[in-house]
Amino acid sequence: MAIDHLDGRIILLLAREPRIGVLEMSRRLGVARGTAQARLDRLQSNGVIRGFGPQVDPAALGYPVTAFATLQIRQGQGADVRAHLATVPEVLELHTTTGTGDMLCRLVARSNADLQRVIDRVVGFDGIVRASTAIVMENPVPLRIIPLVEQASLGE
Amino acid sequence: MAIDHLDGRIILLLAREPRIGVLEMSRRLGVARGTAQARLDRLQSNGVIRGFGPQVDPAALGYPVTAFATLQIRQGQGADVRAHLATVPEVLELHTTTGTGDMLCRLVARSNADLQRVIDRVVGFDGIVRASTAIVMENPVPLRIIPLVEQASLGE
DNA sequence: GTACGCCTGCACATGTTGCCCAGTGATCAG
DNA sequence: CTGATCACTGGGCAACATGTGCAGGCGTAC
Repeated sequence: MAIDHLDGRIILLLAREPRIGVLEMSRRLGVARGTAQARLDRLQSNGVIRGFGPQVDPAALGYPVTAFATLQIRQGQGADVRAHLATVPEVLELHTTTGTGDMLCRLVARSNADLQRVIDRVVGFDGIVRASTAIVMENPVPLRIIPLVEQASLGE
Repeated sequence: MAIDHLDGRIILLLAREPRIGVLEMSRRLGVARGTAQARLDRLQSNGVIRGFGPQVDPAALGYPVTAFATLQIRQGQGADVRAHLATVPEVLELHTTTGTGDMLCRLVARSNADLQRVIDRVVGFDGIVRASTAIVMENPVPLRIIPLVEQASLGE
């Protein structure tokens, strides 16, 4: 479950140069190819590395506007709302949370005007009582994992 | 900038089987290898595909708790706060937003108790006036891009 | 009609993968 | 101490993929 230092280096290396092969990886790490391969396999079957899917930039796809919407759900409608939101392509992510809202979702849109359409589509559903939206202006820290990997592979 | 149907199929294919090679890809798509290669190169230099970094699961690293914190910042302290948050490994993502809060950040922690430590570290900084945190219970829609790619590659 | 971009199909040298093996050193139970 | 297990090394092999280059077809824009 926890990862050791070599695992950490593997992940960092892959993060920096994702298209690297196992052989090149083993050379950089100074271990035998079999070792690198075994470690990588283990990380994947452990679920530490979930995959190597392409990281697609919504902005480059024509969706430069990101927003977060906090939703309040009518009692007992959670499952319906989840199913509804899953059908909206502009909903990139959905969490159920504690706190003032019941759900938090990440949206994208083609423009601020288009965001209105997306929000209408998201909110135009019976189980949603209230929604409050925050439009993202800047993204000073894009989704990252490397500092955490470093932390995890040092401490353990 | 916009992507066509073939680009869309390339991304979908890569999302499903990320470790696929260009040759295999061209076979599946029914195009020449050079074409697949050229398209892939273009998608990457366009920035549509930002990379193929490993998708690491924080839970598998020992950080099973996720939370979102909304921060209110003292006027003019934005840059300092951003720099501060960038140094905290448990801050996976940071956005500046319109709306009630000024910033929204995604946090992870080793446990609910550990979340307190993380929040203290995040909030224990002069420019932050107020923070409200929502702990994630479930994640019915994990970060996804495929429906959007489908939409974008059909419509254009 | 001509230049251009995009695609096809082919070829080559080189590098990589998946798979096999034998051997070493550390750890641990009996 | 003995034997078992495990992770790692280092090597070898056939099959396959990659980067690259090139000639030619086809539709579009001007």
